[in-house]
Amino acid sequence: MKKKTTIYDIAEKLGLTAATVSRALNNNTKISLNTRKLVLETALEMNYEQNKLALALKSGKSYNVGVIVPRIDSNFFSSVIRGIEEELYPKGYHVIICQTHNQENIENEKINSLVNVQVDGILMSISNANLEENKGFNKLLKNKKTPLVFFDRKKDIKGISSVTIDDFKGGYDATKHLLDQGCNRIAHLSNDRNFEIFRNRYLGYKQALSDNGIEFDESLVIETQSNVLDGRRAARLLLDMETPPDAIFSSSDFAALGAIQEIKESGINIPEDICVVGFSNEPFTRFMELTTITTVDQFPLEMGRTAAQVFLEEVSNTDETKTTKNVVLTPQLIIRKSSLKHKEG
Amino acid sequence: MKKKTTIYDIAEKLGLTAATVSRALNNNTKISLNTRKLVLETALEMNYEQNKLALALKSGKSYNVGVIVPRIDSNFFSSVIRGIEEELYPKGYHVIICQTHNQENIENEKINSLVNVQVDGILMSISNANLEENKGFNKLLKNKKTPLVFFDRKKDIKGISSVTIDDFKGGYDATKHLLDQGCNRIAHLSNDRNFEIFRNRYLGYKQALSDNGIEFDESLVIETQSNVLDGRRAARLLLDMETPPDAIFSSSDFAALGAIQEIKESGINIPEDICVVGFSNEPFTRFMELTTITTVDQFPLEMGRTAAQVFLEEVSNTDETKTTKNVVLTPQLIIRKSSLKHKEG
DNA sequence: ACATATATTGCAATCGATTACAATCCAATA
DNA sequence: TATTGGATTGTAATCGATTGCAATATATGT
Repeated sequence: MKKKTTIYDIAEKLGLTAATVSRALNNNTKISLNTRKLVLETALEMNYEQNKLALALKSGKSYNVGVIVPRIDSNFFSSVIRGIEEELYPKGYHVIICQTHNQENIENEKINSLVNVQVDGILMSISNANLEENKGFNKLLKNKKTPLVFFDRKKDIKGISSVTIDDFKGGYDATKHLLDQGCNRIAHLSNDRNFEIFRNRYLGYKQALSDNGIEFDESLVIETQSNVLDGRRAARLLLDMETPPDAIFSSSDFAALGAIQEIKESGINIPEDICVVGFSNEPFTRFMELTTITTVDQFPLEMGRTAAQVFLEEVSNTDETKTTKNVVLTPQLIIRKSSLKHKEG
Repeated sequence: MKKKTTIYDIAEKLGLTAATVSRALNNNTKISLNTRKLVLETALEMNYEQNKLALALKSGKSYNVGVIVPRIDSNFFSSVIRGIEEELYPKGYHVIICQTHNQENIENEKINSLVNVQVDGILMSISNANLEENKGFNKLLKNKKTPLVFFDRKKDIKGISSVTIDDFKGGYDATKHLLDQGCNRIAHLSNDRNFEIFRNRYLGYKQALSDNGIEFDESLVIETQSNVLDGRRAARLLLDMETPPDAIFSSSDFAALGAIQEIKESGINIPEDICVVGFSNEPFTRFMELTTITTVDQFPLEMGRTAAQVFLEEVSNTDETKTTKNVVLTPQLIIRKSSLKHKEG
């Protein structure tokens, strides 16, 4: 088997034309039953396979979809991608992965690169809070030919669909839960609030406080990266305050873990003295031996699936009926030991 | 911006030929300095971008690489993929992700599908221990046009390159370490040994026993899936033996975790009564609060990078000099509390 | 001024499949 | 028998870029 067989090879063998073969293969226009059968048999026997590149060039559809994420090796993102792949593959699409490492220039570059290889759409979780300033991104927006769907970290841009969770509710529920446990001095470890998701978690936190008659104290909000060490650092700051908090709501599981480590090493008890709630339901929050971590599940698999569905709707639509869909999934608070003071609610 | 500009548009605007434009753009043959400059400027101004699909059709290279894994949402595989993407992207390649969910028929199908979309190569961790019986796989092998690189779960097939870790050594070192801790009745939780990696870990385990004068006891080897529940089940079996083991070497971190849970709940102490060692260095093994888990690091990032490099070598080689490369990385035993009886070695 | 060499550029085929339009064939109808 | 029409199949353009070969233009040497 040297070269792949083409429709021309089949045509030649049968004394037909490539056009006829193509039609027979595609069940399209009226082709005599005989020739169709003949073509199909010969195609099988010659091991014919349609050259998707030629098809892509002709049709302008590559059946490739680009997915851009900050990184792939986190449970959240890889789960979303899993959902995307599972949803798109049966429809004939392949998923191309790109990582940005949270660097704006790389994100820009990868957007360009994906458009350049003619993906039929891009699903992305943004790394750059000021995405509108990106040349590559703007070209994508102007062009409007390639559907774009945000998931999780989105930007509120007119005409762009998105799938997110209700981060406000996530923040609200987490905080409300802590209040219900009797906490009234609740700190918040917040990521960069230029991102909607983190701003919304923060706003949910504030709202829950306000709804329950607790005054917002800005000194209890600490900006924290999403990693263990930074969580430790933030906890240290809090513990060193004159009146430390009696609870911490972290917008990241990793930071929550760091905080828990720091707190325990200071001889302070969780949840008795300080309650902790994380965000994302990373696997390790469930695996902890002593203090399983209360957290907010974001249903990444479903998020991926939904984002894929939104994309599919957009490509199937004609340009006229272009609809924008902003799906908001409902997060779920998962109460575990790190915040549960009273065994029975 | 309705349509993308092509070299024909540029040619027309300049009163030239597409051929000339193409050459000017590619710095290839001798083109007058003037026209080159003119073409480049016009291209820029018209927002020209090379149509990769056309290029792919003409050249037969898609600059896409397929990666097939059982699943993407495990730390090990997503880390490998991260490495692959980081290595290949700068060389102009894009990474297409496919998951098999450990199902042979899906694996078969995805291989076909990737070949069909003309990927320039496939990197895979096999899900089917009897891969040679796969039609799609065999076609791929016969064809020999598309480089294939195995990583982690490989098959020993002549002419196919691979990147793995020395699983034998991993198993040996883990077992030796347990022996050094004074254990002499060491159980082994083993995955399906039809896969080389699990067979080799098992063989390393046996060899270490034999080298240290300990008789191999088949009843101490339990076949276990790579998940927490199955680890619990296996531990239960072991604990219920007349003389339970004093150590467990698990070929999976998840099974090790399950075993640890089951053991602790039985009131048995780790590492005092039973030592446990896992495999893979999943993040949670480090995050445990009381009993951080001893495990074997497989350097997934490096594995991904290396697999990508092997692929790059293969594509750059002419057919004549086809070399097969079987890279074996060295795993590293990471000793933590679950197996460390004596504080100082 | 003429022949030859060299530098640029154009022509046309190619990659493989699709598709509007034209052409052919055979049968049925007037 | 001539004509119309439906059923098949062929012709050729198209998608966008590349490239061997031919053609033109310019320069050089005598």
